[in-house]
Amino acid sequence: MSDELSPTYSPAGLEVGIYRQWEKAGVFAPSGHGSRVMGRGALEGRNASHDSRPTTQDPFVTMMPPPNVTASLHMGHGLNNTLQDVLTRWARMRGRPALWLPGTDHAGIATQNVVERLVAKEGQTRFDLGRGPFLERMHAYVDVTKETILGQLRSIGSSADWSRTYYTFDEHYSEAVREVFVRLYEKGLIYRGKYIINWCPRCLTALSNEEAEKEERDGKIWHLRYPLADGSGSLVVATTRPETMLGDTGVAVHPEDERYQALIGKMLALPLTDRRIPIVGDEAVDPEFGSGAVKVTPAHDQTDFEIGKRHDLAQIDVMTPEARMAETVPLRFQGLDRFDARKKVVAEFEALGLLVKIDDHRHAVGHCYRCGTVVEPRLSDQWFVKMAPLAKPALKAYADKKVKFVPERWGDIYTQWLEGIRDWCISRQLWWGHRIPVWYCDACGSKHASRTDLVTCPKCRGLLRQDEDVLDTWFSSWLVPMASLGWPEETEDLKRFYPGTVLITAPEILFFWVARMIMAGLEFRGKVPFHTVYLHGTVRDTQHRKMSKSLGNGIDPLDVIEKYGADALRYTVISGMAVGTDLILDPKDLEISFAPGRNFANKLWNAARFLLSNLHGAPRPLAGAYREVIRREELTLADRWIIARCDAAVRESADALEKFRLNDAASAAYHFIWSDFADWYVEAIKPRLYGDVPGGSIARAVAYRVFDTALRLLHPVMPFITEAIWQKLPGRTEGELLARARWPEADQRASDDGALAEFALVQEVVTALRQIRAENGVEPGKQIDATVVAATPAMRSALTLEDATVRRLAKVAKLTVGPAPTGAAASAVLSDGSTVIVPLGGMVDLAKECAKLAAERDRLAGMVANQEKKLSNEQFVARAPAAVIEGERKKLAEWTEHVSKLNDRRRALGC
RNA sequence: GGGCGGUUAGCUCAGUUGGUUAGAGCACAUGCUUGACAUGCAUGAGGCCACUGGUUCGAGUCCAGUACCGCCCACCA
Repeated sequence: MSDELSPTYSPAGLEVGIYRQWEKAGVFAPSGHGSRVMGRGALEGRNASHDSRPTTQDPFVTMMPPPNVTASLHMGHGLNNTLQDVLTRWARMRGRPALWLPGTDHAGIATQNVVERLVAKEGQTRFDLGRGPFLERMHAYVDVTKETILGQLRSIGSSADWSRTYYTFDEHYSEAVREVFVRLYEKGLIYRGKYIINWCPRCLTALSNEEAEKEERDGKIWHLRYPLADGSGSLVVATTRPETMLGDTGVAVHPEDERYQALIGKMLALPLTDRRIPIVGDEAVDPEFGSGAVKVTPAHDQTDFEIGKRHDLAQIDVMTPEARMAETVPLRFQGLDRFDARKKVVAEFEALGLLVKIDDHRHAVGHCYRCGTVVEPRLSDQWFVKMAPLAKPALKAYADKKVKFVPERWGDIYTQWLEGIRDWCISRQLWWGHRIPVWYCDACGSKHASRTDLVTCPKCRGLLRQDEDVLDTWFSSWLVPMASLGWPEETEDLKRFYPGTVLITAPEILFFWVARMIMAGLEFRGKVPFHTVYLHGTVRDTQHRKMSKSLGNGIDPLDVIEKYGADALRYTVISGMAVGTDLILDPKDLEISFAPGRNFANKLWNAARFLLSNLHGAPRPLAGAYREVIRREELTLADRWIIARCDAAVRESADALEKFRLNDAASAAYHFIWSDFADWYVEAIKPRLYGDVPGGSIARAVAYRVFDTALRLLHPVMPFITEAIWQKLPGRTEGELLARARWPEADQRASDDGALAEFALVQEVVTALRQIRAENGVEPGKQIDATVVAATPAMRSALTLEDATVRRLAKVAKLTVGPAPTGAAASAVLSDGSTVIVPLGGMVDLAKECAKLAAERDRLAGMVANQEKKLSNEQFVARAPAAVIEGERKKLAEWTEHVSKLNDRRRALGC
């Protein structure tokens, strides 16, 4: 291990190497008992004097939303995993046994679609291959892709415990799924029945309500005339799906609708067919809408299905699974695609003079969430879970604050959904998935749900046949918090890590996944699976569109990692992700989005290079107070200031992380490192480090201490670069890892308001001098003289203590604290009323200087006037809190003083 | 149709229970081979905080309404 950092920061190789070190050391397994990975023990690898704080035994547990086995990394994963990693690393560094449980999801339809497409390229279908060989093919395929996505998650630095990686389709997991199915079945919460479900004619399977995404579309509504069978008249119905009229078995009107009351019970001659259908009265009909008469197609519409049931209407399924017209329709329509059939139906109505009108109509149409095909409501035999009994405890858990949402508003949405919950269609007509553990006996007609495979009928010894269908993939995902820890077995992991701490995921899957996990946790384990649900925003492009493959507006995180590094990716994601907002990135300009992170890393790298070449001999900082190594009286103002600032940054960062405000935590670290430490402190101590003035060893000790703290502070957000640098700091022992070091704790003894205020004055003086130089065109290299007319003891003190710093940073040869010199000079009045004066002789444009001072004075005079008005307002004085009034009085005094100083200056210059 | 979120600098966004002269990064302008860094340093310009009204001593912040953008939910065919 070389002691040097390379002159240029290049994340590419560095990050891979660092990650290997962490893995090798077993950093990712929770410390204490129960780790499956035998690596270096948590305590063994730590420097005892350094990390002596006790480990709290309250574990931090979070479950990774499992990416699809066939997924390749996109920014959604990047965001989600970075957030989880930051919180996990933070918890780990605070001494909590931290478990981040990773996994992959077998993802039913999505995965089967992928492999079916591959097979299609070979000119085959899954039916050509047969169920067994097709599934073998699928397993082989996902064995490969699974590693791809897991590897990609590692590349962004995810410190998940890979030894515990779960897969929703592995053997053990299947046991959990069966256990749950059988338990619900035995409890009577799972039933099978013929209902209207959402059918995807492309995927050839049923979908749950959640999987059929409603999208508003501009469509048409056709008004069709149906003649009465006895020729005594006709009636007009309106429909958005004319092709379904071939399956009409009735027309419904509102029972109290005066227009139609007399017709109830009469028969209609259904056009294009030779069928006669009745007119029925039903409350579900809205007399205000359309013509007030509804065609009833019980096999193709949810409402119609219910109306049909009430009136005992026949159910005619007019479509094949592929959504072509079935044999139940007249020959000329058979085999037509549903949309072609629609055209033909409309054309025939028109030809018959029965097409009344076509209106534009905007309505919601369901689409398959996997392939986008318009779903067909279809009568079908499926398995369902009765949800109301499961929803009840889930509602109560939220009401009782057993689980909370961040941001809070999601709690209402969760509640609304659970209150209106409908039964969950869990069977899918796929091959890829957990096969439904139900066996049928054709001999005696019995059916059996079982935890183990059955062959013969327990009733009649007849041969059994297993249900052909598989379970919805979410029927396994909803068990993640339990099954990933070994449930239904009562494992050590389960005892120790259930319930988890926080779930971090996207709001898109609040219903699909989060709510169902809560229900499952309560039902099968009696406890909510996590106490907090942090729902983060969505990654969008600059037009606020969701990033997606089809829109081509995605950003490939691997691309970003290669170009800018994982740390840069993480920094950008974290700093742009405020609670409750979306993350907007520009896919057309990666530089704009990710350069800030890269630049910050580079800054840190260079600050480290500088320090490393100047820290020799610095004592390795000890845990606890600064005064263990340095006596307070030896510290300069700048030292005291940076120590106090560092402590403030730690506090801010901790507060922010506690509230999931990761962006604030990142920005606290950023500003501390870049502005306070690099721009001011390092510049201030250079003379001491170079040996030009005494105090070098103290400066080194403080710089080391503060820098070390900064690296710990930032580590959860930018783990690679901080780790790489930290290991190079003097005195590190081989194998010592920042990833396992302790996060800094706020230290009461470091706070020093006096130092904060006084050094701020130093900064003001320097800035004012630089401003004067810039405004008056003073050559950059030229040394000047300056005088400060100090208005406060604090200013006098600050300038005495940091005279050299001011002179160095503002290039001042001689800095005088005293009365104003006479003659032409540029000047500025500072916040405490002190005046900075730079005699520039002929260089200064007197008229300009006078104008500048006058403008500044007028601005302040305006503020003073406002302030006086405010303070003379009796209402204000009477009602505002004393502290506020006090503050306002102080401001008035300061500004008044300020104005008079400005006038003094003008007078002195003879303006 | 119902519900929710957003509207602050050219861009992306902070602004936590109302109380300094509304902040950051990027972009922009000017100047800088300053013994870590030009992926940098310094200085600067840039804002009727969407609009209208209200509450209040005081509103970017609270309330009502309007406009636009976005999201979620919904069995008016």
